[in-house]
Amino acid sequence: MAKPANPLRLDSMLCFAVYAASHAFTRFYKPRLDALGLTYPQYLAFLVLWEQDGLTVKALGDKLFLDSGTITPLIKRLEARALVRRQRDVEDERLVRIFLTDEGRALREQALAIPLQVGEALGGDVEAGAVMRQGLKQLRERLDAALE
Amino acid sequence: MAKPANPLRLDSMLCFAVYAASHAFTRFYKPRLDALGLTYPQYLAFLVLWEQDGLTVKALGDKLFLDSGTITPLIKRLEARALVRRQRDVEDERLVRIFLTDEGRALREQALAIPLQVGEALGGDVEAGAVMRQGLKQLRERLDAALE
DNA sequence: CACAACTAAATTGTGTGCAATTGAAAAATG
DNA sequence: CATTTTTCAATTGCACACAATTTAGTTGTG
Repeated sequence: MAKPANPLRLDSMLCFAVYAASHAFTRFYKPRLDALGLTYPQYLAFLVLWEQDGLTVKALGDKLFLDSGTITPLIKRLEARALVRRQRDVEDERLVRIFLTDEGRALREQALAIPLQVGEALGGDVEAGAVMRQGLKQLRERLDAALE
Repeated sequence: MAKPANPLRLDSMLCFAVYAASHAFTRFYKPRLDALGLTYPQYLAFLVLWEQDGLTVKALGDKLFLDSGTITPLIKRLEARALVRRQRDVEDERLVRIFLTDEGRALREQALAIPLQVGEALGGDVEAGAVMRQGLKQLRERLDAALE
């Protein structure tokens, strides 16, 4: 009498809820980031670089969970627009360090408005957001730990 | 005396937690889906098609929150491998309907193992997963509602 | 019926993501 | 200290995502 309870139902999948929410964030950010001339991954890179200048490609990738195949071309596009500068480390010539230019640093002022708009869109429940963020972090850690 | 409390700190961002968790899911699924010869977005498409055959490109896109620019080439790759069949609707020739082939339908058996592995990796707390899924759905709806 | 407005799918162009490989440089090893 | 191993950044190839446009077909309007 009970219904078959499809174990492959899209709407029951946590993975899809995460996937769809991630795209929704990208869509939400799009018009805001267009004003800064940045894509969402580029914005993430700036979040890191505004906190700490002179990181290597590797270090930036570790923070964003991206590899050099993604970081290198992304940073090169920012360099072409003079928002960052790339420089080989003289101590260890394998390393390329990424520095903000004055223009890149100046972008931060305009970016400050964005988190406020996110908070507004989400109804301003900071506590619920923090709980969800923590849950997602644990989720990520468990998935990465189970990669064999 | 209090520290400045950077409002642009990466680790405080809900958007990044979602973004990173989404990629972690893709990484987790990769070896499992390689066994079926599917990418993660292709797997999502099959989740929908296994539930309901003969959907249009538009209807599939609505369920996955993707547009024809993503769906069309994805489905064409599946068609090239004879996992699905595309067919113009005779009533309305603007529509292209997507049907599973026997091979495409047969893939479902192998896919059944995957949700079990996810459950295992996440410690089997089904209740917590459902709560997070619901929270992410609400998050997505609020972000989409705030797109102006 | 004519014609404007709309809708669906496909196409084009740009920017990720990531696996796999390459080449250079540094570290580890015997 | 010479050779192997490891590490880092870059490159290549493939598959998304999505904005913007195009083409074709349908609907709405006078």
